[in-house]
Amino acid sequence: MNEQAILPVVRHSLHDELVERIRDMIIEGQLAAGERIHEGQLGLALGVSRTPLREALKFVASEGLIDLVPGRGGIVRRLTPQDVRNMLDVLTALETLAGRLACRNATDAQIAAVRDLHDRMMGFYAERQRLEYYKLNQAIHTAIAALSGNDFLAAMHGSIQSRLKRIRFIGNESPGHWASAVREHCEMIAALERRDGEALAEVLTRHVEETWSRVRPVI
Amino acid sequence: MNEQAILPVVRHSLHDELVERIRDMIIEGQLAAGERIHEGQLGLALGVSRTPLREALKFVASEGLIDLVPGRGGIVRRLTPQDVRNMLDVLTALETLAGRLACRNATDAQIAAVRDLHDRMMGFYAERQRLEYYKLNQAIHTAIAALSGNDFLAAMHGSIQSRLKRIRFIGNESPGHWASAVREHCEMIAALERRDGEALAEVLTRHVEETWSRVRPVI
DNA sequence: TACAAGAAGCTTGCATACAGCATGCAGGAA
DNA sequence: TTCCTGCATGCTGTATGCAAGCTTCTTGTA
Repeated sequence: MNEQAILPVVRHSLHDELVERIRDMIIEGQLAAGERIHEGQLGLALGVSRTPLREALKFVASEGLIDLVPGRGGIVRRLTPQDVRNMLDVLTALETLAGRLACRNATDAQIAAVRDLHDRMMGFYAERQRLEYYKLNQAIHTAIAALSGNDFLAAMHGSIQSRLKRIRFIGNESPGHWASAVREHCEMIAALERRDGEALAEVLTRHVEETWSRVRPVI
Repeated sequence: MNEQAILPVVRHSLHDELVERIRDMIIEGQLAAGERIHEGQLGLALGVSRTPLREALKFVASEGLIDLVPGRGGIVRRLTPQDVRNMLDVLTALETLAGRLACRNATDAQIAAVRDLHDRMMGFYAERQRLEYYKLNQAIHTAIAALSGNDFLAAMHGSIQSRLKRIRFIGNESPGHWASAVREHCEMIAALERRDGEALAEVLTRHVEETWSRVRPVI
């Protein structure tokens, strides 16, 4: 038997599928902030019974996207400006740590991979393709978190990112904001390639503040 | 009607109760690391049916104490030394941020309350009452996180604390370790009262490293 | 007309039932 | 004797049913 050719069967559990779908529905606004989640209705729409749906809701609730009120079920959490500011402060702490660790631990090949993401992102910036730019932007931040070599840090970072995704997406993208964000990204990749952890941490901090000034008006 | 006197009725939902119980069972070692969780059995022991129990398990799984394997249910996660080291790195980042914010934002009364916790803890240290000491120790760290004024930060801090609780509790408490931990706590409260954020951050970092050297041998 | 009380409907929370898959054991073949 | 195959058992995953509580509408009263 050729061992090499065997791949384990992909077990797509209904649970993961539902969690993913619910998250997306919140991020995309199909489930609006403050809205009550109707289990029967949502289950019907997704084609599952209430039991697995409820289990998925508990899971998402634990991540903080949903509040569970006893006797009244799930309610999509509404993020106040203070909430977002709080999350950004934590995000800064995590990203600067990740940046410092990445400069210390990442291999040259890993850094080159981030450079590649960066270059492709710059291409989309040149063409003003906002959605593609946005996706690569997220991917770069996720990649830096992963380069830290600290899985737990990367997971927490990912969790905050996904909670802020909706805010980020609807954020006010003026050309001025966009240009400075791009400038910061250039500094970032340069600092990473120099393995200058302090410089990377500094620009990551500035970058989050830039995000704050961009999303603040729309919350 | 005196609005101030009105407190919402405590709704002890079965869900919260179960989540709490499962967490405790893991922390106290009744559910051992690596052990498979038998839903029927556990449900019987707790006096509930599988449905609410499963929902609680999903919730706890999202916090990272349990792994869910499709078709095989829940397994209590086993923390490797690397996992603990990773979590401590993140904990350091969060605690130093909290410390800096606390020095800036806390009221004198709030700081006095922490001083009170500290003094009581020192009393238990003098009497070598380890369990009481331990509880107040935890409470002080939780209080500093809360003093940051950043709810989200405090919640994340609490989540990491609870995941590490088991490790901390079984950690090797030699008299030498204990003495240096106490010394650090004295520096902590002094820095907080001086509102010296940098000093507080520095001692908090040292304190986590002290924890690491203490728990490292027992993981 | 406004407000309160009650009733009906609907929704959540939990229990139970059933189907599919994992696991362990026994029997047989190499 | 050892390893493999097939079956039995038991557990997980999902659906469904039922009771308790929340909502809302209606009706009666001030």
